[in-house]
Amino acid sequence: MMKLNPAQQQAVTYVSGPCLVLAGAGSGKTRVIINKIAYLIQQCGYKARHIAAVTFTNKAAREMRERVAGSLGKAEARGLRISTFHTLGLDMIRAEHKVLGLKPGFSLFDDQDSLALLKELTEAELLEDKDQLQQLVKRISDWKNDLMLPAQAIASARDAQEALQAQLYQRYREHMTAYNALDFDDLIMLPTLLLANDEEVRTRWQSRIRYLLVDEYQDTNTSQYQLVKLLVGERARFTVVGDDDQSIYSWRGAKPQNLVLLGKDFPQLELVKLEENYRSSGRILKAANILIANNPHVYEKRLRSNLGYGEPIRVVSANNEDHEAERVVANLVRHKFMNHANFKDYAILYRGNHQARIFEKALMANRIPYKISGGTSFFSRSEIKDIMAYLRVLVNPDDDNAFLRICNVPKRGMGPATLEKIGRLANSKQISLFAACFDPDFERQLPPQAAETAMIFTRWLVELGDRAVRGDTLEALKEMIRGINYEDHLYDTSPSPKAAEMRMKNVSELYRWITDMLDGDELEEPMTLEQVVTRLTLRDMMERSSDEDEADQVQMMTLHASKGLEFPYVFLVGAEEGLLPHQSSLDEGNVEEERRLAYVGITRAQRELIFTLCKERRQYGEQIKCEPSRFLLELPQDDLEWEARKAKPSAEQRQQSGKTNIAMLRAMLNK
DNA sequence: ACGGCAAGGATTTTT
DNA sequence: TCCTTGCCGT
Repeated sequence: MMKLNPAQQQAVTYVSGPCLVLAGAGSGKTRVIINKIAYLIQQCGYKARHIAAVTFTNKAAREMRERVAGSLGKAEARGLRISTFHTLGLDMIRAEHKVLGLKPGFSLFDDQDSLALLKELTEAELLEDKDQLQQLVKRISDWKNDLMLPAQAIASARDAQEALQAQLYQRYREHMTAYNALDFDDLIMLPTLLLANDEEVRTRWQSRIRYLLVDEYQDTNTSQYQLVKLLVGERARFTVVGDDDQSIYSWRGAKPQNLVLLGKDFPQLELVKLEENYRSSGRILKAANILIANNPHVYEKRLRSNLGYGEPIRVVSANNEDHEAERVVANLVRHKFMNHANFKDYAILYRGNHQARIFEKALMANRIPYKISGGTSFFSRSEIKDIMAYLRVLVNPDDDNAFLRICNVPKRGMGPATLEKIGRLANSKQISLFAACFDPDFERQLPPQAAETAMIFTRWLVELGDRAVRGDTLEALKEMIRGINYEDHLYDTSPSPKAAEMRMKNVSELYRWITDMLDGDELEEPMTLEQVVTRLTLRDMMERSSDEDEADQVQMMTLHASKGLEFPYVFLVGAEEGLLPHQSSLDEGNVEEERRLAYVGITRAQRELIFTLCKERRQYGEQIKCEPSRFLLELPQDDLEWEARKAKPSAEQRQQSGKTNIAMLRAMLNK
C-alpha cells in the first residue's frame, strides 16, 4: 500500500461501486489487483472465498495466485478464487452439472477435437471446401459467443448458407451431447445462459462471488462480458482492468468495445487511469505514445516514464531475410559484449511464427542459446494427444473421438473394417462406440476374431478405469502405459530412435505433470483423475521445475505472445509493409489492430529498441520488394537512427504517410 | 500398412 | 520455396 502512486491507490481503495482501471503498458496493473484483493480482505471485511479474480491465461492466474499468497499469507488467501474465465466456467458447470443435464466426467474437446468432429459431420454434406469448414467453425464459435443455441441460429438464418451452417451447428451439438463432451466456448456459454435463465442459480452464485476482478478486460468477448454482468448483478461490486491499446485479439472474438459498453451499462462507473510507466525509457514511451495516437480513442491516455530518456531507437535494414538475421545476431553479440548483458536480456519479436526459423538458424550457427516460446504446442504433439485420449476414455468411455484415436494405437488389430461394424451397431442403437462393445448384439455382428480383440481391449479399459477411480490412480496409470507398450510403439513409428526418445521424454513429462497434479502441493489441492484431464486440456498444468526459466537464452516469440512480458533489449524484426501491418489485415482494413500490435512490441522494451527490415524478401518462392513499415514513418524521426544502409524512406513515402494520418484524423472527427 | 508423389496453402492462436 | 495433406500404388 505504501509503495503505490496516487492513481494506483485510488484504483485500489475505490470499492463502493463499479471501477474501470485503464492501465497502460507497464503501469503496474497486476500490483493494483494484488493490492486490491488484500485491501478488500484486510480493510473492507470481505472473506477471501467471496472474492474472485479472472484472467485469460493460466500463466497470469498462477502468477497472481502466487503473489497474493505471498502478500496475504496462506491462511488469509484460503478460498480465494483466482482462475481463467474458462476455469471459472468449468467450475460452475461442474457444480451445476445436474441442472445442465451433464453426466459427471464429461470430456473437454480442444479446438482440434472439435474440428475433427465437424470435419466428419460435414463429409456427408456437400461442403467439401476446406474454406467452408473454417467458416463453419468460426460461425459456430460466433454463435456461442453471442449465446445463441442451435434453435435460435436456425430461426435467425438469413440465407441458405447460414441455414445449412445452423443445421450443422445443431448436429454438432447433438454429437457433443452424445459424447458427453463440451468445447471451450461451452465453458463460457453454458454458465452464462444458466445464470441468465435460472434465478435460483444466479442468486446463489452472486452471493458466492461478492467482489469480482477482471484482468485484461479489453480481451473479453460478448459472452464473457455477459457472464461478468450476471455475476456482479445489481450490486455491481467489481473492478476491471484493461488497456484498449493492447487489444490484439479481436480476430478471436475479443470486443474492445466492451470497455465503452461498460460505461453505458454502469453509468456510475469510476474511471481510474494508470499512466505512470515503470518499465521503459522516456524515448521508447514517447515513440509508443506517438504511434498509438494514430488510432482513434475513446479514453485518452498518455504514458509517462519514470526513467531517463535513453538511447535512440535504431532501425537496421538488411538486403534480405538471411541478411536480416545475420545483422540481428551481429548486433546482439556486439551489444552483449559491450554492455556485459546476458542472452536472456534480449528478445527477438516477430509477426509470424515462420519468421522464427531463419533467426533460429542464425543463432544456432553462432552457438547462441535461444528459446522459442509458442509455435507448435506441447499438446498438439501426437504422443501427448494419444496419452490424453487414453485418459479421456478412462474418465468418459462415451468419448468416441478419444476412443477412435486410441483403439488402434498402438496397433492391436482393430482396423477400419472392425470399427465400421462397431460404428454401425452404435449408430443403430444410438449408443457410443464403447458401449456398443458391451451390447448383447455385439458378438453376433462381428467376426469372432475382431469381437475378441475389441472385447479384450474394452474390458481392460473398464478394469483400469475402475481402479483409477477407486483409489490407486497412479498405479493404474503406470500399468496403462506399460500395458499398451507405448514406448515400443514410439520406436516403431518414429523416423529415428532419437525422435522416439524425444517423444518418450514428452510422455514422461506429461506423466510427471499428472502425478504432481494428483498429489497436489501447498498451493493446490490434490485432484482426481477427472479433474486432471480437464485441466490439462485447458493447458492449466502446474509449474514445471524452473530450470528453463533460469537459463540464459535469447527469447524469441511472436508479438502476440510477448504481451505482458518485458525485456531490456528488444529486436522488433520484419518492420515492413505487408508484414507488420500484415497484408491480410490491410486487406480487411484493420490497420489499427496492427498498430496496436506494434505498440505492444515497442512497449516490451525497457532500455533499447531496435527495428529491422529487409529490402527484399522471399515469399512463396518469389522475391518481393519490401517497403518500410508505415509505423516506422509514424514514429518521431528525431528519436530514430536509421542505419545508413540506404533504406531511408523517400520523400514520397513520407508524404504518403502524412496523407494517411490526415485521413485517419478525419475519420476520427467524423465518428 | 506404409512410402512416394502431387497438390495446395502459407497471420496472430490466451482457452 | 517449403511444409503439410491426401491419394495411390505396392
